[in-house]
Amino acid sequence: MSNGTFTILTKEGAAKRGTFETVHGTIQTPVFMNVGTVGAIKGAVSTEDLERIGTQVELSNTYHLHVRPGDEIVKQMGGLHKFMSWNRPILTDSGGFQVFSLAGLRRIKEEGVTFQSHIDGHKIFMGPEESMQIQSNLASTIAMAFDECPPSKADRSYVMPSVERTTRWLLRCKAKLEELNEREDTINKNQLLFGINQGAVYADIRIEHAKRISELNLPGYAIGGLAVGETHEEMYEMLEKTIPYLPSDKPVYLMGVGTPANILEAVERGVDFFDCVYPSRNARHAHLYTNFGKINLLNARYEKDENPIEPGCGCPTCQRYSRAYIRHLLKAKEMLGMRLCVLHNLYFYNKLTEEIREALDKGEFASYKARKLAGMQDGANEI
RNA sequence: GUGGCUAUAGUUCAACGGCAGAACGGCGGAUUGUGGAUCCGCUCAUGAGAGUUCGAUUCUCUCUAGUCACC
Repeated sequence: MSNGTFTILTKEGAAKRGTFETVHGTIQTPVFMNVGTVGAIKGAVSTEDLERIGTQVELSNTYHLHVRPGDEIVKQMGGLHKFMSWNRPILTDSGGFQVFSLAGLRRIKEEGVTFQSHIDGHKIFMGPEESMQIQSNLASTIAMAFDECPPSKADRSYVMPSVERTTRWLLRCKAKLEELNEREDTINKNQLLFGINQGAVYADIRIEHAKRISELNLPGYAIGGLAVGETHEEMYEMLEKTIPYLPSDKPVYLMGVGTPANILEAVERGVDFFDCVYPSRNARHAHLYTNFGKINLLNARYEKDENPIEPGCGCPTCQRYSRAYIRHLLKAKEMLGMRLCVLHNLYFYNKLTEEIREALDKGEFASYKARKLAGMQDGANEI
């Protein structure tokens, strides 16, 4: 086994079926990573649950864990794997997205970004070196580069220098992580770094940036700054134009995306890694994914519905509980309601990517995708 | 039993004798590298009866129900 090796097993058009090797195990791609920002999947979901629902990679956030409990504490506890009792791969997001999502609370300079903590308001400085130090302390399997994620509607005159700065930040991330991986007291000396492509919806900026960061020979590359306000068509166009300029033998990670349809479309265009808050956040608000589309379990029509969320679903929730009961739990704001919904949605996403892998193995991705998309037209085939 | 107070949306409360509002709830929608959050639509009411008045949720009386105090 070789850490960071991506092996393409088969291809169908731009779509890839592969394996990505890490010190915490082999990741089968395409993969959907389950988002647990603060080192926990929201909704009282345990790491045992994650094993049951087929989670391959857990994703946590640098900024959030730095603010609480503090990455030094996580390091003292033996790193994030030991701390949260999860021995499979963990990817940590760099905190770069928080530059964007907490825009009201920050100031960007060449050295890095000054944040105001959303917990207690105190000032936090984070740049490439700080982000790498924190992620090294967390000892995740894959660290993400510290980038800036400009809004998709941002003007070229803003995006251009922002992307150039993101490139300089990437060089600093790489140098810092190499240094940290050499250190005696580093928990995971094999920590991998993924670079991030930016450029809003300007194909030429994204292409130039992709070429530039490809020279760094990183083990993986992400596409960031999509699904932040632009149309689906613009997002797909950016993927089609940018991915050919990223290394063909490295995995591509589309950050923060997306709906089941987004995932099918992106796999077709060459994406291998995904993450999204949709399945977990929507679950907490009763929006559940099924093969016949998304349903809102709070709708009155489910009040006396004895069916499981999706008949035939293999998730722990559907083995046992009815829509009517789960709806009652959600109405009563019982934590169990959220939990059961999150388990279903994450299982659905994990199962979706498993089916995608099986279809690619058989060379039947195109027909699988068409069938899946037709089935998921909202409500059209509801049981 | 006597006296006081109250009665407006599913709930808690607003409204000078002149178009009955809010919050929460209910119904539906949004949400893409998560602040268990937030946002957006829609729906729903003057306890019953009589009187004064051009006009009553508002003033008067009776009834009903609740509530407090006193016996």
